[in-house]
Amino acid sequence: MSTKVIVIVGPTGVGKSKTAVELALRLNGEIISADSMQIYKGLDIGTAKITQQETKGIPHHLIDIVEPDEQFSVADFQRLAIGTIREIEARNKRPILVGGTGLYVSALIDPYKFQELPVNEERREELHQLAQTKGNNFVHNLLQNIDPQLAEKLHPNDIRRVIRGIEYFEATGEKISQNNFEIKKDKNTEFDPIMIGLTMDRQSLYQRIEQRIDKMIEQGLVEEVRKLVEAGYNLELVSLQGLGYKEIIGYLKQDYSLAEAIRLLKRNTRRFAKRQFTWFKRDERIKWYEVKPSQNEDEIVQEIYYFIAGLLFLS
RNA sequence: GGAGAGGUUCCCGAGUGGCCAAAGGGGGCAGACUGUAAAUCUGUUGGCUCAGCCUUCGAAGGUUCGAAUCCUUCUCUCUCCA
Repeated sequence: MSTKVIVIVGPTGVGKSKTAVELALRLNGEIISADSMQIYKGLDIGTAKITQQETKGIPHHLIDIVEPDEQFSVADFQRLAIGTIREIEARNKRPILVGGTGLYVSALIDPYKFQELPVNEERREELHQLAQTKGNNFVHNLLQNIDPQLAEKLHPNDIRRVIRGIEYFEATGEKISQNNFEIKKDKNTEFDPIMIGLTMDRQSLYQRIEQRIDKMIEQGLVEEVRKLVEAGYNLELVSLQGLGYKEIIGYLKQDYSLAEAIRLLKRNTRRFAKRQFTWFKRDERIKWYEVKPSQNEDEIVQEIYYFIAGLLFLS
């Protein structure tokens, strides 16, 4: 029997973390973060990482698990998260997956197959070179020959995915498009997700996002970033491309003023939230709850709790 | 008061008689998403009964088969001189 996993998704700033804690308290749960930036140590304020106090004693997993300069990918996440869920189960606790990184969530609840072998960096580099010299269309044509369905869907400029498609085929002899087909066909993996989506009207959400960013600045985001820069980390690191980091780095490098950095950060975060909406919107398994800014927060938690409890205990 | 520069679609900014509903950028909106995913990529951005039509380039007139582009007046902004 597949494990029931509660999954809470939604755009940044909508209140996932808090809601998850409240649900965990009621459901004897432990939380697994599906967040591609909170995995990094030292990136606290900018990633809106939950504080010790805010956890209310609920264990949180997959936060602060790598250094900012360590490689980490969705494949690592998949592996670690599966292991974590197993451990939580063994403790007779309820796993609750919470996060805004759509791909990470998908990697757990959809049958994404990541290869056992690590990525072939050389081959990838080679293909990138090819794109440089002969153009994106040339590489896209290569994909066209081996996985036409995938090529059909990808724009030639979407070079990363085009290359990934080629790479995948070369390493496994299978087509990504075939695997995608399987994902659509049988959605069940070893986990049976109960998916809750938190949403909010655009205007209110954007307002909340901006307020949260102002607060991050007050809490010392600039200092946090300065520390990372002074620690000598390569500024091109994936971790430092996160929202709040790349913008403040620009300010510290004196490319623009702090006010401009904040403006960019707000804009980029709004865009990010929109992309999260786009990602989650298409997942029909999600049961959506609209958070109203004026609403008593307990109310919605209670509502969600009843819904989940119904599925867990009455089935 | 005098001389000059200029007012372009949400913003900035090209465009100097037809190929202009108007380049490019910004911003907005929408979408995609398998090892960088808070990343990356794409589309769209006057209106409509949408292969056509209507309204738009400060305003009003005029020239012309035809104007954002030429002429006149008005109006506003900026720079310089007084």
